[in-house]
Amino acid sequence: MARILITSALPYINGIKHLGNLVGSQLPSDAYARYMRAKGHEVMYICATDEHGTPAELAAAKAGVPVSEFCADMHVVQKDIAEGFRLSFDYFGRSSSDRNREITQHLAAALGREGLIDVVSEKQMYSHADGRYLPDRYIEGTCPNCGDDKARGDQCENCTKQLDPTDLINPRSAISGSTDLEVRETKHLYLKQSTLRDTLDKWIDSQEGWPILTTSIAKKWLHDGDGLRDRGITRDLDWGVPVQFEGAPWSGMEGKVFYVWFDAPIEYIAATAEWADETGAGDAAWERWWRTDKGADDVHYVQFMGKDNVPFHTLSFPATLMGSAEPWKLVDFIKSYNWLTYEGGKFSTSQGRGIFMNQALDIFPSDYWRWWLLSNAPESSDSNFTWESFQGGINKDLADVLGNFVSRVTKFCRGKFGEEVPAGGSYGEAEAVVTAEIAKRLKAYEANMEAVELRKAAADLRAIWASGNEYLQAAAPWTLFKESPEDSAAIIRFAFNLIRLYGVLSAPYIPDASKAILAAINAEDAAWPDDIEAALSALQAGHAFTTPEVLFAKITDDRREELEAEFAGDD
RNA sequence: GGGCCUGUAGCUCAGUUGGUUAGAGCAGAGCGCUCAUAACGCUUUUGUCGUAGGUUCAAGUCCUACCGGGCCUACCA
Repeated sequence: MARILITSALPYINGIKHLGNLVGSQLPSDAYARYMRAKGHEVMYICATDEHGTPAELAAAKAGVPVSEFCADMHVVQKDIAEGFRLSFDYFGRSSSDRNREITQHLAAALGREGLIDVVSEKQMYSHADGRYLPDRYIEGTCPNCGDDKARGDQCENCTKQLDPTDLINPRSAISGSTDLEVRETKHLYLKQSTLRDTLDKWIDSQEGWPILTTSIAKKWLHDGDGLRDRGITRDLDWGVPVQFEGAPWSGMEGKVFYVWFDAPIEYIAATAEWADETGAGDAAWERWWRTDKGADDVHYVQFMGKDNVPFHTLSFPATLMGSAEPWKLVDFIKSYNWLTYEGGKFSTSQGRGIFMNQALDIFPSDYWRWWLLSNAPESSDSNFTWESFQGGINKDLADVLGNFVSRVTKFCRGKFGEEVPAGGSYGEAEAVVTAEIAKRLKAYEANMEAVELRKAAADLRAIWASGNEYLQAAAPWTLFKESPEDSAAIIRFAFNLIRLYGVLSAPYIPDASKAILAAINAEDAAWPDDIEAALSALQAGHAFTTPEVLFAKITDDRREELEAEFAGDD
């Protein structure tokens, strides 16, 4: 038994996330966590809301509530939605927690002691009308290069030229439109990542089997131009972890907070501590996951994220932990995802294109979404959501291949033998063939799960389901029943054992359906199979069952067209 | 501009360190079955593996150039 630490990238607090966010970290990490638990490993699966930063403050202002209240409310909303999708976090924390403040400050102080923090004086735009400093992106103006009047302070979207806010002609606040801006001198802490460049480079090189997407992004940042640059880790904001605190090795940083990207990954650690606090498990309980001097040495740590998150997880966060010179557990495997597109285009909040997590749950059961998204996860390149593909996947895979298999077996049995697993007859060649087939597929399924290839593993799982239909068709118990009910009974008995096995194996992908299947056949034993033959004889003659209702209702063409229209967006 | 990824059957994708007749699912066609959510099974059509060169006994797989699609480029998170 291994100990597996799993973290999903933190969803940002400013609104409800769409399906692209879901498939890029939370969903695959959940399937992985469920699989690892089923295999008997000790799992700690952590996620949290990422609550700091300018967008959170602005969203709160727009909603007309204090930012702390806004975050508290949105945290509950996101937590409920996560439960709706059956995301099985051991703890869903908040980056605004006391624990995160404590650990973030602790790590910053350690970095300071190690000489990895610089105090840098820089110029920032201050907006009088907004009463705040504005990040470069929140300043708009006319591009000095191409004359586009919607250029942002970091880059002109039109001509792609990199800009400095002071380059803009007629700069204005992107929030209020105010031109009452002032360049102010302000001090910030910088993490001297450049010092750790070689260490990080070697560390990345020593990793095996990481997705190309992960390593290529990390390498780009390490080697592009002058190499890895130092990074500002503080901001002039109100909401966040205070930079000036008791024991801080710097002074004069009152009123500033750590940059959201500094404290967000630390929340993985802090959320584990929050879990220990809430369960009363004590500090040792979380430290054994995170401190290699306190038991975390044998932990296998896997992170899940969209590709936008990769630089922070491959470089900044490891630099923070390594640089502290304390024995923190570093990540062992970074799984990164490409984007999910919607009907060939981008998901767009502003244009109302695409599907948000709350809407999705209103339309179909979570298993539908889980299955389609995971079996089409953007693992090798971007993948595209279309209602047609969704309909096809659900109807074919879930309704026809799996659902109908359960249905045809249970209904046939009820009609011919009654609602208990029938006795009589014996197994022969056909059972041996399908058992061998499933054993082979299961091996592939497990190998792909271990390798965090969720899309491929889904195809293996589907093949396992399909083998049941092949078996049934070849064995034809309905024909045999006429001359030899006993032999027919043996086939049905075996088919019931397939159903049970499917219930067990499907749980990482479709937990609700899995539960429904196992409940219908009254299966007490839902353990992951070690021995496939033993697993296929768990249900004995006389075992009572109930015939389930339709497990997966099909999506009709009319319904699909309705949804296509409903989600087409404004334009 | 620089970098990365990607281009394989009508569609979505697999193709391990280059090695015999290039695979799966969906869609299409034919046959079979009739227990089942008109579900299932079997058989089957289609490919100059983006284009042009090159390396090699041998290339979808390696190299170069070009064409198409996407992403990243450090103050959104």
